[in-house]
Amino acid sequence: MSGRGATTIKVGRPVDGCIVDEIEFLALTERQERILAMVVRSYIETGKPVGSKTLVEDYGLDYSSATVRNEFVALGEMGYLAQLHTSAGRIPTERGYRYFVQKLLGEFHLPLHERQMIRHQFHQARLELGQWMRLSAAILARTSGSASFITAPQARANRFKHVQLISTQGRLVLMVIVLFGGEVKQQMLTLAEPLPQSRLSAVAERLNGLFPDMDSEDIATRIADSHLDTLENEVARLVIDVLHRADHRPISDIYRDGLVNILNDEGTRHAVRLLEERTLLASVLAETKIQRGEGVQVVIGGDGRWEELRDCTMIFSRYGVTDNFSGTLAVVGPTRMPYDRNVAAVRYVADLMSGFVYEYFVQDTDTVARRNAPGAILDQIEVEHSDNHE
Amino acid sequence: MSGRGATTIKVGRPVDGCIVDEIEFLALTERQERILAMVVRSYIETGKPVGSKTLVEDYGLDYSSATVRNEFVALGEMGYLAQLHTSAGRIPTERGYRYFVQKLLGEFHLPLHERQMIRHQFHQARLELGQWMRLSAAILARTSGSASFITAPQARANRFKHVQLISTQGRLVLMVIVLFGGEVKQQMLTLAEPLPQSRLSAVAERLNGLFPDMDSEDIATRIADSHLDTLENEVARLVIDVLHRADHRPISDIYRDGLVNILNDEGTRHAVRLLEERTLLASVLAETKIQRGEGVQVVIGGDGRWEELRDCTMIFSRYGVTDNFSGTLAVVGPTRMPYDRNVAAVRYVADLMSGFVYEYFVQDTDTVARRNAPGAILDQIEVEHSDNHE
DNA sequence: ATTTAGCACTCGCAATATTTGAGTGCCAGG
DNA sequence: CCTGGCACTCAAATATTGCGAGTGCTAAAT
Repeated sequence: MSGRGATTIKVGRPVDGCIVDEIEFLALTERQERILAMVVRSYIETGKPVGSKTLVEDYGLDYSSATVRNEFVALGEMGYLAQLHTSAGRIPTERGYRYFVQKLLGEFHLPLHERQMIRHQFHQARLELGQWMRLSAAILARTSGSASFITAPQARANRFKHVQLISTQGRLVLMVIVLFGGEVKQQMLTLAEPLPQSRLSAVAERLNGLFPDMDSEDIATRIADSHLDTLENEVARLVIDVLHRADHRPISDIYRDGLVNILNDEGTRHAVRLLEERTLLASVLAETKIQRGEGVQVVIGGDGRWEELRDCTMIFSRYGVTDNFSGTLAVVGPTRMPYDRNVAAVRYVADLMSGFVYEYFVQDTDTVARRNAPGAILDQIEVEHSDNHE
Repeated sequence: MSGRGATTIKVGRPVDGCIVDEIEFLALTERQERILAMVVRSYIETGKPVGSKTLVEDYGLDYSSATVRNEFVALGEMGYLAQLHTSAGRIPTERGYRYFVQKLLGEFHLPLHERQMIRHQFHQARLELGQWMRLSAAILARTSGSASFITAPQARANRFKHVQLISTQGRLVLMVIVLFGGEVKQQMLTLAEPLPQSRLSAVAERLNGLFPDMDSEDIATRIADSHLDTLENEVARLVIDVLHRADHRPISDIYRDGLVNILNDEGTRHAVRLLEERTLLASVLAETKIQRGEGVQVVIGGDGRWEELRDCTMIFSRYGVTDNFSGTLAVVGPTRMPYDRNVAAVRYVADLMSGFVYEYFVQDTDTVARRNAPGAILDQIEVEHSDNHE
């Protein structure tokens, strides 16, 4: 069994160098690494336990099968390979996958035409966060052949941007609150007596003037200082309430996709529960987010911590502006998944979304808009991901 | 095989009397009806084919097993019962289920404490459409033990209520459009040059004055009549665009829940595909909505039209204000489901949501608000569902 | 000291036989 | 028209067998 620290693996670009928990892995000879990588790749491809002969004959390993068998037992003793029965081929253990992902996984990019297609779709989408998120989930699901999800970017301390009161019928009023970051909240309220729209607009206007870019605490103190009438006070309290809830909600909007992809496999099916129950997902994200490094992270086999992820791998990445306005996107699929492709997909989509958030949603005054032409961000990212870059 | 017309069955309250396609069913003697009902109930309960002896001994049927067997073959010839193999017990055919649902299903109410719990949860929820929808889906999923979904209420021709322009950074502007019905749309736009918030507000204010409660066509003609400057014109076009898209989108927001409930059964698992792909769901709803009668409808076995629903039953109901502002909510589960309970659940939740939409979202001037106290609607519905009512 | 060839052995899988029992269909008698 | 009785059927559960991919080990080769 492996220690728990190692289960969340950072897949930084090689240059990052910041691989965590390297100590945990026992040293492997180069030949052992080659064999391990072959077993993992073959098993991922075929799904069948792989025997010594297969490696030599089909994969062109330049040793005899007997030698390979000897290495097999060595790798088995170190916990990287396992066999289902005494006389069956080897399959990678979770530990084996982890070693593979951490050390043996090269830099990989989605093929150019796929990247182009993805960019094209993002170009098509209208400038709306929900659309981009839905698209991200769809693209991740399709290119990975697994399930995917993405959570809305969330600010650490939400700030007020704008409020509007719209008279509906009788004493009912629709309050629309726009948060820093472009998130729009709505809330119904019932007045003591009907009021004309003009009066409502005036109230909203006054509050808009009073609370520019404030968070819930600032507003609370500001309320105390100002002389607000009953209605203004009530609305202000609701605004605070909305901000406060936005700050403390466990998780914001979630878009999911590709659930069908993980239905047919008994092992991965349980993961649907995790994807469906937002509280569960929230707790998983809360725990993993602690190491909120940039880059893509890989959780293999649920770490023993999450039963629902037992036979699953979750590849995820934060996106947005770190610690300021960011969300999570992820691919969830069987442990036996094409890691290189999926890691590349997650990274690519995360970069696209980050660029998008950066350009369109972060309105921080000290964040000077360096990229002026809308849409330019997409091409920028393409350059970063280009193969020449290696 | 049954004709296609009969597959969608209205489950009107008995008083409705408007059962469709009654002709299709062959007449059954009372004894045959009893036996059919017993088989359906037993099969729903146990999941095993039910034999003649079981009915007599365990269910207290006052005939000998031989007599029952004779009726079995009669019911089999009429297509209501089937047996998997020559020497197995009987199970209901889809046709059998349909007869059962249409004729043999009594009026049924959720037990009082469940209704109370549900109402309590609705009371707790804040006055926000999204919340109520999410709650509806959750409640349906839980009380039915199946999957559920609910689509946002959609107006036939969306009407403009309010627009607001909010300067974000540089030339980026967030446009927030509130539709008749309280739906809030957002859309980013890029200006040719940065403008102060005051100018933006003025534009919004002008348009708010020009387009009160109009649909996209009205606005289009109004634009022609009025003298709008470039910016006003651009924003107005976007408003039309948003309205137009809202009118023609195949389906609006969907909330799903309880997918886990249908994962473990091979037969129902495919339904997840239908629930996940909004276009698919849209097409199914479009076809069934044609008979958009009120009341709860039951689609058994997908009618041969939808492969994904082959072994599933979908119990659904429209809610809201018919033809004016309405959505669909449904339970999707195995054909072998507790029909009485689930029909009751769908009806109850649909009524709650209808009341909610009616009270809070429909702002039609000719819809006089008859129910004044917010929350009263819930109790109103409770009275309608009370057991005394039978 | 490592690698390789050779060989007996293991064990899951799939295909085939065997048993079992719930449930039927049918007939003759009430 | 209903019922008791009886031979019959057939899926599911259990047991049996043969196959072969793959192993572990040892002794020879490099």
